Amino acid sequence: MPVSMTVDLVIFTIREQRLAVLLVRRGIPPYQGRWALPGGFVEDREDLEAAARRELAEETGVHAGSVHLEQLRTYGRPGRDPRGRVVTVAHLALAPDLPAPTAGSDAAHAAWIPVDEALGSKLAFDHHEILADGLERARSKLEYSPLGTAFCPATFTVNELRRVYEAVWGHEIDPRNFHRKVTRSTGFLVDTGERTNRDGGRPARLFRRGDVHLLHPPLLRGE
Amino acid sequence: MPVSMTVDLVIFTIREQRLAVLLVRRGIPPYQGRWALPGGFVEDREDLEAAARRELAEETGVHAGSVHLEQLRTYGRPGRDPRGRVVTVAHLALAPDLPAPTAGSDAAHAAWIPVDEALGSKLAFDHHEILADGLERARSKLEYSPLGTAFCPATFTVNELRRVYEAVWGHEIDPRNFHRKVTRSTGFLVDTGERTNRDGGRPARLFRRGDVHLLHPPLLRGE
DNA sequence: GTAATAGTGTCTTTGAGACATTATCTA
DNA sequence: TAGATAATGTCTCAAAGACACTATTAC
Repeated sequence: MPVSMTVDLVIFTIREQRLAVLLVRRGIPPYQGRWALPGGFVEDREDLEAAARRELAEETGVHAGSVHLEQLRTYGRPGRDPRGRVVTVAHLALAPDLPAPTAGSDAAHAAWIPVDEALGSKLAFDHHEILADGLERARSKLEYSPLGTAFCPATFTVNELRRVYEAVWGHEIDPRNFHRKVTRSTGFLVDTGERTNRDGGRPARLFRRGDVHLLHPPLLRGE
Repeated sequence: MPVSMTVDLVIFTIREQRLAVLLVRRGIPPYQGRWALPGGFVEDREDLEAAARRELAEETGVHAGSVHLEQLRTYGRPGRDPRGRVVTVAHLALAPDLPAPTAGSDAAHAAWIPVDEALGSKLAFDHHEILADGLERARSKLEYSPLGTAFCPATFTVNELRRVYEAVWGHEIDPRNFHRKVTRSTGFLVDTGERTNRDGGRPARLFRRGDVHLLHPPLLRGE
């Protein structure tokens, strides 16, 4: 009846216009040498989300709430860990492009891996299933919530936001229709009044995240 | 680090055109005398979903897959159970109107309580929060999936399905627009060719659930 | 000038919501 | 007959998708 509790993290970011996930290479059995999701044991008197935040900080060096974190799903199949009964509460994190992937202490073998590559390789434990569930959650989150902005820095252009959507959904989006939809969706984006030409071409407006939590209407992925 | 694992169940059904949840009255401390969600400990070598199905069968007498069951969320705040560290994996079940609420063994004090009543009363542990989360999940499930039919018997009329939506969403829906939307949504409903006049008036077609898992387009709750 | 991206507008189709109308049963 | 519900149609508005066009920068 007593079980060991862990938290595992599906941390997504966008690197070089591709969706990438943070994985760590296991140094010890079981599954030695395989890629795995970062995670660790829940401590005594520690809330699940606190444990996830702690692991997130350890692996990425990012503290505080600049990264979106939510509970994904709990995996407890007997035998999922050969060492005993271990139940893991998987969490999903969406982060902007972070400085260095190896900022943490014991994350010496951590790396950002493109998601399609990660899904094409053998991962430790049931992490393939967890990663697939996290990807599907992220994709639908972008439809109904403004969380695509969680992948962007504090200010960003519509072009940059669109490339987030394209990376997560895996297909191209018409820039003109996208521009119209996101800028007219009330509460999604806030115009800072500033401009940038870092994307080349005509200078683009810089936006901040708005304060809504749900998009009306949603931005359905057509395709 | 070792914790006790339980599963708790938010079991919804429609009774007398109202959304109701199955609650049990606690006979022992803590929270003696309070209403609580049904649930119990996960057994050794038992999968989480299997544990939830077992509890569901014990409480409702329903076996097999006539009831929709899915994982809702995991609650593990330290102190949520005064007896020690107990982490619970809450599940959501959607059931058609069942024969007797007290069919099970130790469910001698089980009852179907209208959801607004349940949310207005003090529940044991953090079950108020779990119930509220389950209600929100059920409401959004009806938008994007065909699971409204999980509340209906094997065959049902459009009228009966509409009353499910009205009970879950808590507001009236135009019968004519609803009829058009659900019957034209491909894969949602299958016409059995039979008719019934159990609702009075002109006989209505009887439908079965279709085989889609997602509705295109969704049936958004307008309000 | 060209090349690139930013931003707006236009057209067609689809669906949502409001609501009229006809159909088919029971009492 | 009246009264109920079933099923379809009509109208208007909003949004999606396709795509033309203008605007503003770098070179």
